[in-house]
Amino acid sequence: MKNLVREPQQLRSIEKKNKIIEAGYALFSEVGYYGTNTAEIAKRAGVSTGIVYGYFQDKRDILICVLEIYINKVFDPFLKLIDKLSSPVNYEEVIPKMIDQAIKTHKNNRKIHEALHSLASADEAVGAEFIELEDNITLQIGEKLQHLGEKIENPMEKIHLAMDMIQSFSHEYVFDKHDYIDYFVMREMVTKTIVGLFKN
Amino acid sequence: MKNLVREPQQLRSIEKKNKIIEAGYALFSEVGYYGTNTAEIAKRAGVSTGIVYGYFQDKRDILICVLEIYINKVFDPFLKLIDKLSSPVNYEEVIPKMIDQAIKTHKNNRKIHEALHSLASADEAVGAEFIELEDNITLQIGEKLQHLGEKIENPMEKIHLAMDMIQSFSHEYVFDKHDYIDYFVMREMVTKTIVGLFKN
Amino acid sequence: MKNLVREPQQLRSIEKKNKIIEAGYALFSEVGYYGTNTAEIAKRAGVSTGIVYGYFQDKRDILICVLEIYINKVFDPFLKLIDKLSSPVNYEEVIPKMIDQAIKTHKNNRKIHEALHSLASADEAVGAEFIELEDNITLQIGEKLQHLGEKIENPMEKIHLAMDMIQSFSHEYVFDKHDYIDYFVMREMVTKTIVGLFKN
Amino acid sequence: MKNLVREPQQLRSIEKKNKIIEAGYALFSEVGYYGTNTAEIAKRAGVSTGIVYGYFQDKRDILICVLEIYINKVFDPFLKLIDKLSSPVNYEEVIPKMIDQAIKTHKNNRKIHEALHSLASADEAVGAEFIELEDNITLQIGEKLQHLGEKIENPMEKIHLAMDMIQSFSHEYVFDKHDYIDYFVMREMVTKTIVGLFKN
DNA sequence: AATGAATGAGCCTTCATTCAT
DNA sequence: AATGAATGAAGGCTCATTCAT
Repeated sequence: MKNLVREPQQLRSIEKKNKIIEAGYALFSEVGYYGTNTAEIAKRAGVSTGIVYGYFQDKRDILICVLEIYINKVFDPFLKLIDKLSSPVNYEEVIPKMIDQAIKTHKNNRKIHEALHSLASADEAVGAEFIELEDNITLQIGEKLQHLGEKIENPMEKIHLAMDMIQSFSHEYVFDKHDYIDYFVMREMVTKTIVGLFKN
Repeated sequence: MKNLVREPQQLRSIEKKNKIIEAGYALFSEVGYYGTNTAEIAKRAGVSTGIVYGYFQDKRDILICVLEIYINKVFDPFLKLIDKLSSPVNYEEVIPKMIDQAIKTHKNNRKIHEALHSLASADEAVGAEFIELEDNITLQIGEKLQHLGEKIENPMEKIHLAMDMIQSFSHEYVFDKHDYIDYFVMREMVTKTIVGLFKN
Repeated sequence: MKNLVREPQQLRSIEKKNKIIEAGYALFSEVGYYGTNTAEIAKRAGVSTGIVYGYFQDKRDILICVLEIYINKVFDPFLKLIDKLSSPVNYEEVIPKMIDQAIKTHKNNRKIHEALHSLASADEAVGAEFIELEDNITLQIGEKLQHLGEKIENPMEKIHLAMDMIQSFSHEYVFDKHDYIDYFVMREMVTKTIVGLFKN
Repeated sequence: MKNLVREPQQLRSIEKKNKIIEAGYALFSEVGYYGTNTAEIAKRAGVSTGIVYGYFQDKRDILICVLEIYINKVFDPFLKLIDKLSSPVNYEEVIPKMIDQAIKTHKNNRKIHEALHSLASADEAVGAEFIELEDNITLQIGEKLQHLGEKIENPMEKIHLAMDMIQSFSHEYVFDKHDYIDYFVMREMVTKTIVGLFKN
């Protein structure tokens, strides 16, 4: 009979579980999933190795929890932006805000993003979570626009394309690897292109 | 005393080295870098475990070689497309070709792409190689367009943005995870958007 | 400072201790000593893990208590049979009864018997307890027969041999592993052999 | 893909495998299966921990091999005794020989016998092996007696009962735990009883 | 050059036992 | 007396790398 994982109800326990998730978050960021071992996570969280398995089924379970935290960190600010949309949608105003948000999120979660994303191909659940995140954002925006009475042809495709562009751009912006690129220029370009997409 | 890695000069040796790289390529594709062990690579290549270390410094070294092969597989077809460009550039014709090429490449190398890309964040050299690939494609296209006398404002930014879109789209197209997306529609959208980018 | 093990005087405590022993009994039966962990015992007993160490020195101590219970379950019915013996002993009648009793005991305690017996070799105290059980039965029967005025040459050896046969047979009977054996026939054979032993 | 266990063909390898089995044999004897760890086995065998898993699937696999060795050690001498039987069977002569053999085997393998037997209840394969051993001995004797033209009623039951008695007795004889028993007397008793079984 | 057996550090996980409450 | 969270040593096993041949 397998030990079931404690579902912590007491505050102390929840805090401890969070400590472990944070430690995982930090270490996965720094040295990746495979570069991290459970002993290290425990030490960083200030707990014993044993108790880690009191809160999590196994190492991968920690990963899943870290992922969830990450997903929320990314999703929530977007939700707020979407909520604020009002009719008629002022694309010239809202698109830059979205780009800014994406950049901000990227900046703050740069490394964990990479560490987690890199597991998406090897771990089905992780991959699925990322897909779901994309789906949620796209769907939410789609619903909101419809609700606001915006008449857009092929809205889902447009939204998805726009999100892809924002995603790619903010990634590049944060990593800033190509010195022949003027990211300020590119930013304007992305904005205009997306606005054009929704205005036609 | 460090074992120096043999630089194989004889044909037999070169073939053997390639066999190992191919085995690595196959296995990394199938089960990822961390899911593959060197014994398995050797077996698949039809050589002994020991000799693997005659040709490669370590496991990571195999990865680097696999990466090179992959990079070329992606880069070469693009080079050919670029070479064929002639003045004046017919964007409506050439963009779809590029998209098709990207899709084709993605289809054929789907899994290895994921396996390698997933290491980019943890391994600097791998990351750099991907950056360089992007740079090369962008730069080559830039030079060609200039050479053909195309007058484009902010060409590098446009090219880069276009490549990002093609990249994202072909990825999505091949993986086809979002059932609310009509990828045919999206494809047209991408084409038009990119063409619009270069026509204005 | 060693925790002294509480000798529970209050009824509630005694009941709790018994609950733990019963839980141990059940679990050792089901999955063996090494397949059982103390947390599981506590859970099954409806107590906390900690308090187990209030009543028992360690896991092995539970084992010893379980063993005692088991020993009594085996010994008591035999005692009753022995008590009922009257002069002159009717072996044809009493031997089958003993066999039946042995079978019954075996059936009811099949798994715990195995679990405990399997520890006899590794744990001296457990081994000793089993020896003592055998001794007690043999000695009790010996005394009784003498008291009843039965004239038997080498009574202890005969009794012991008889007990061995009954033991072996009831074990085989319950496990019924050899399909080329007719256990009914064998049963008669054992009875006759033992009766013969005491009649000559 | 699981690493298959090397089936050693070269002499050196076979010797090494045997070394490990012997180490397991010794340690299981001394401290039991659960008291032994793989590192200890490796050390005692003079090899590294890793290579143990080159020859064996896991710790239990070593146990199974030790068991096989043990089974043969027990079975072979009995086979030889059975082979020598000739018509008409002289039970008065052959039974004592069998008892002697059983005692000898027991003496030499006392501890491993206990260690292995103790696992029979928890590990199905181990249990099955012991059953098979009993079956083989009983069946072989049965066939031989029939072949020699001995007319015996219920031969299998008699043989089995006889084997049980020999087994029990030699066990007791070697462990010599009951000081009220004269094992010499008991030995005669067993012999006579068994002979009586086959003569009637 | 080549083999593949051998090494041993390191990893994930379990669990008897203790301790703060 | 009682709880159950926490501890940390120990165990089985893997695998990149080396070495004897």
